[in-house]
Order: sequence, then structure tokens, then C-alpha cells
Amino acid sequence: MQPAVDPLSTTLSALADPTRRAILARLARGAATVNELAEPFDISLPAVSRHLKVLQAAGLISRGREAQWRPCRLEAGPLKDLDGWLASYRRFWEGSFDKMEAYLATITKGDPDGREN
Amino acid sequence: MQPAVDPLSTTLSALADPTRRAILARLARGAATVNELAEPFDISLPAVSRHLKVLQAAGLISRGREAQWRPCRLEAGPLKDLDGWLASYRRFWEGSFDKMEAYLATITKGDPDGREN
DNA sequence: GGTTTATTTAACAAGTATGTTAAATACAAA
DNA sequence: TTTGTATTTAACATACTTGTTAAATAAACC
Repeated sequence: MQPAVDPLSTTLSALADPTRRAILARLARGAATVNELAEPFDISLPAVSRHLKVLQAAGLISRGREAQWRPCRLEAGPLKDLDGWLASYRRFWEGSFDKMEAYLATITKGDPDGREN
Repeated sequence: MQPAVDPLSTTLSALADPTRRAILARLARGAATVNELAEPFDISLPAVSRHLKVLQAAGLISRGREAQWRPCRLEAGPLKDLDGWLASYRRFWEGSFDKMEAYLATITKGDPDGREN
């Protein structure tokens, strides 16, 4: 029943929506206006506007003010933080690399030159 | 309003809850039973049970069956997939590294030995 | 000033998430 | 077989999310 205010939760929950991830993917190729961002989707403009509000609240995008346009651009900070969080779990899927290394060590054992194949 | 949920959305939404992330952090140190996992939290056991159900549905944990216990263990697959998704954004925060390299190149320019400081 | 274009806010509906307590299930131990 | 321990399911309350349409705001254009 907590309002879920920690930044990582906010980031993850913002990213959990496929529409918002698609918006980020678009912004990865450069800044865009709300209408441009909305164009590929079958949802209303207010709905897109709200997605942008969520992304901005999470710090994943920032917005400018040019005439009547509010261009959005990607902000990578929260993604970097997420990457940092993920890093502590990385060893769990890099385990297979260890197995591969152990395997290679086995098949090259007894080879004085240490060639791997 | 879409019923089908893509795996990445499922992963992110499972991770968006701080209680569930704490559970994963605990499981990163080894398998645990539901009661063990519930112990640090101020929420009811059924609530924890439901968090585990969410994590399992997302493939982030798997469960055994030993006597009356259902031990949980971490499954890294979805985290690895998330890491793969994140990777395509990595260049956005590695840009500062490029700047650092450019900076270092500047201050070492004209130093025949190429020492960095 | 009045219109057009871009975007947001308001008001509302439907679905989902998370928590609770009480009861049910599964297995072990006595 | 009864009892205790571990865990889940049921039933319910509350709040959040996401979508809609209609109206409001902001700035450019004529």
C-alpha cells in the first residue's frame, strides 16, 4: 500500500508499458513532438500525452518548448541506474560462461601449447 | 487495453515492485522458503505468496516441492533478456565516456610518451 | 480579433494490482 | 487419526492505470 516512490520502481513501472518503450525507441533516433510520437499508435492523443507525462515523471524524457510544440528527448539517466541495478545480477547469467571456460579448460588440458582447439 | 502481454512488459512490471525486488535480492544469496522470504516484510503471508506468483509467472523464480515447503530460487533468464533490451540504449550513457576520452586525448596531446598524467 | 494547430486537463469507465482476513489444502509428526 | 506447520485460495476493499471524449490552454497565422 506504499505509493511506490523509489526511483527504480518508478523507472521500471514506466518501462513496463510497451507503448512507452516504443516511444523511447523512437526518441532514441532523435527528438520528436507529441504528434510525431503519437502517429504510429492507435490510441488517442491525450493517452499519448499521459504516457509522456509518466516518462517525464520517471526522468526518462525531457521536454522543450518551441512555439506550440513540446519536443521530447530521451534522457538516459534512469536507464543507466537500471543497468547498475541489473549489474549485480549479471553473474547469474554469466554462469554459463564459467561452464564454457571450465569446458575449454578440460579439453585443452594436457595440451602443452594451451591451444584451444 | 490489449490482453496479450509481451514478456518484457511482464518482466518489467514484476520488477517494478520494491517488495518483489527485495525478494529477488534475497534469492540471489540462495534458495528460500516462502516463510523465510516473508520474514523481513510487514505484509501478510498471502500477500507474499502472491508476489511470488507474479515473479514465477514472469519466469524470474522457479519453485520446488520439498515436503510442505515450496522453495524458491532465482531464474536469471528474464533479467538477461532485460539486459539485452537495455544494451541498445547503452550508448546514451556511454557518451560521457567518449567525452572523457576526448578530454584525455586533449591533455595528453603533445606528450611524446603518451602518459596520461 | 478569430481561426488553426499542438497539446493538456477534466470527467468518467473499465480493468488491474495489492493488501486484508478467513478458510482450504498439503504434508509431517505424534 | 488428530494436530501442527507451510502455503495457497477465496472474497473483498481500495487505489492505480489506461483508455475514452469533450473542453481548455497556448502559440502561430491571417
